[in-house]
Amino acid sequence: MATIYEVSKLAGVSLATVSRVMNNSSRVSPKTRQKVLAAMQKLDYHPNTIAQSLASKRSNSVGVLVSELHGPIFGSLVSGIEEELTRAGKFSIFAVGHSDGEKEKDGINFLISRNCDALIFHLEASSDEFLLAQKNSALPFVIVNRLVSGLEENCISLNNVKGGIEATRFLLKQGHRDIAYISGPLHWGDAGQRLAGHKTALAEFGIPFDPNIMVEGDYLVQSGYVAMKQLFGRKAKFTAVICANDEMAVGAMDAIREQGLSMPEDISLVGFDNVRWAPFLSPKLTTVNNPVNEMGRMAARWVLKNVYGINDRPIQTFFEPEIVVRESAGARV
Amino acid sequence: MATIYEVSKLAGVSLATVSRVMNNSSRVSPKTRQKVLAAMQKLDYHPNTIAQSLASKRSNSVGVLVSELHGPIFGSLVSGIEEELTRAGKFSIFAVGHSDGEKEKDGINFLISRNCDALIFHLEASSDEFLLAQKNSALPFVIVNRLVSGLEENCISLNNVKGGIEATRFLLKQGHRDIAYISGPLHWGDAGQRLAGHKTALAEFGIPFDPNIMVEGDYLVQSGYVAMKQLFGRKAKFTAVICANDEMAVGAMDAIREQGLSMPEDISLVGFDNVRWAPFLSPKLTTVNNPVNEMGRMAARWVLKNVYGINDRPIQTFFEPEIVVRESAGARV
DNA sequence: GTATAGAATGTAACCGCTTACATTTGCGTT
DNA sequence: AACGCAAATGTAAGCGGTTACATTCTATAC
Repeated sequence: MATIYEVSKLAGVSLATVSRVMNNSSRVSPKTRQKVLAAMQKLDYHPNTIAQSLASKRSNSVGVLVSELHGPIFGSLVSGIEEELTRAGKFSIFAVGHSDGEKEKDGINFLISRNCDALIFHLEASSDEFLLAQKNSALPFVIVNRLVSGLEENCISLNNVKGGIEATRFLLKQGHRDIAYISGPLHWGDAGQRLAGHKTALAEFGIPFDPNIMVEGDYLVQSGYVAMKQLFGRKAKFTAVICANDEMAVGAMDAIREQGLSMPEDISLVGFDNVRWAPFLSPKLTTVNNPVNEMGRMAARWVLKNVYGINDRPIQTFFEPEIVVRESAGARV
Repeated sequence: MATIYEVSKLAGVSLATVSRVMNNSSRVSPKTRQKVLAAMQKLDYHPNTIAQSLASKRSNSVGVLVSELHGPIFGSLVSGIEEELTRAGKFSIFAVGHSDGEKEKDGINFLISRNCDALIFHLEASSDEFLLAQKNSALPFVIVNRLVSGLEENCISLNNVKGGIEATRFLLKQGHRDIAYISGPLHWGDAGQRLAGHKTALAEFGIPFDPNIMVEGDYLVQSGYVAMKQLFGRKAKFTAVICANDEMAVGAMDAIREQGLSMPEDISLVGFDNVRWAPFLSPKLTTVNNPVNEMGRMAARWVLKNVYGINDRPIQTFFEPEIVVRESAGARV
């Protein structure tokens, strides 16, 4: 790779001038700019971004720490962030936290040591206190999919309570009164919020929450299957089931079919997340939309605005989920 | 952030010594090593990887260029690479090519400018010639999911022909004789290879290939639906359909159901890729496994071995796909 | 006690770029 | 023609590390 030095030699100017035309900052006379540009072209020069960021103490790149790189939720999030950042000419550096406290810290250190200009977090294991403490660190950051009190301006989040309400309300309006609930791990914020929404909607209709038709799962397919089996085993009466995410809903579907029941005739099923393959299921899954791609984009724009001063597109920090009605849930017969 | 300078001050040694204990290379006396370690701890020192890689001209990080960051295939690939690299203490830097020639080149330049020690490519738009030309560039690289002749040792690939054969053979063995085929875009290598496999298997059984029951799609859901409709429109006779990927299979499923037909009774359906949600479909999709996560891991190990000299795990460069039988395809009635 | 090899440590150049500051150039005035 | 000033360009000191080479210890042998 050619260096700035070779370019300056070829163009017959100093290093500083070459640097100037690269950053097209301080005025350079059109004539020399041309000479330099020509030299760059001729040498197929590409600036060494490592050296740039060491010297300038900024890197045009933002660090992104997510729990996973794959899967319908994280994949979508990551893509949203990447696209928006790339569009603005910034780079994304990813680190993976695997929902593990230590790995999340390692990831953050990695990103910091890469001279990132800002950080975008999707953290699951780290506590609110830890996040609050980061506030004082030099690097600006945004938190996606979580609302930390005291850090409201730094959060892009989803109204999970409303999501829970929407799902339950929809079923209530369809005439269901006995609605089973398969929850996510309650020690995670969103699972608790979704359940709270469920209870709220129930209360609205004057229906008491029955713990006997609720099971706590772990957000994975298998656990939806197991939970559904448990529900059947309890011989409790219910005409509809809400799953706190689509993964578990798919497991529940299997169990329902195994039971010889059909959806939505015998039982109505509602999921949460509106994962890409939700409409591929049969019956097509009615679910609550989780605009995770949009949230990723917003996190990126937050950084673009607050760190780079690029503010050409609107930013939304709080999202209201809506139910998307498909086939898996219907009127109570 | 503390710098190496502050550490050296606090420990009462020179920069070089601190650097030495970091890279625990040249022997340092246990006593001074302790002093330095203590100083690092006290200052919560984390080396600036940017500076390290500028100075050392290596970065402990490998560049990964993929077409997309999300989706069942790419997500899986990217995760496999990342996990394997992280396990070995190396970092991954991602760039996205979006199946666009220009963007792929930009991505490569970005990665090069980040001082990556090696590159992992999943390229779709770039030509074989381009890849061949890279061979002379200083940076070692591996190509995933593509077999470029002249670059065999640098490729991790899938036997797509065999995949096509397996899918078709399976149906033939089930008694099917009129097998429709919905292909991927034929200008892409894998789509052509899968189709070639299909034809080969047909020939084995002495059955002529009938272009009237084949449609070229674009690998997206919608195109599977459209292709299936076309097939029905042609009034051609067929008892089974192979889709060159699971995405299109899901679209085809919809069209089949709309036609009032059921699987596998009226029509057998086989997909390709064994995407994560293939078993969630109903009927559960019979498909050809595409071990893309494994291939990603192997690409990572290739780099670990050939670039970093870490060779503790086996490497497989050529993969033979196998059919995974589920419910969507059965015996011809 | 002295010579000496090898280990431990230090010195300083350098990686490729940015940028504060210094110097030169060009141009309008008088 | 001489002057002044702003614009253009150059100089050189970092950014935070690595590493070749030089120097200083330390321990052993005589």
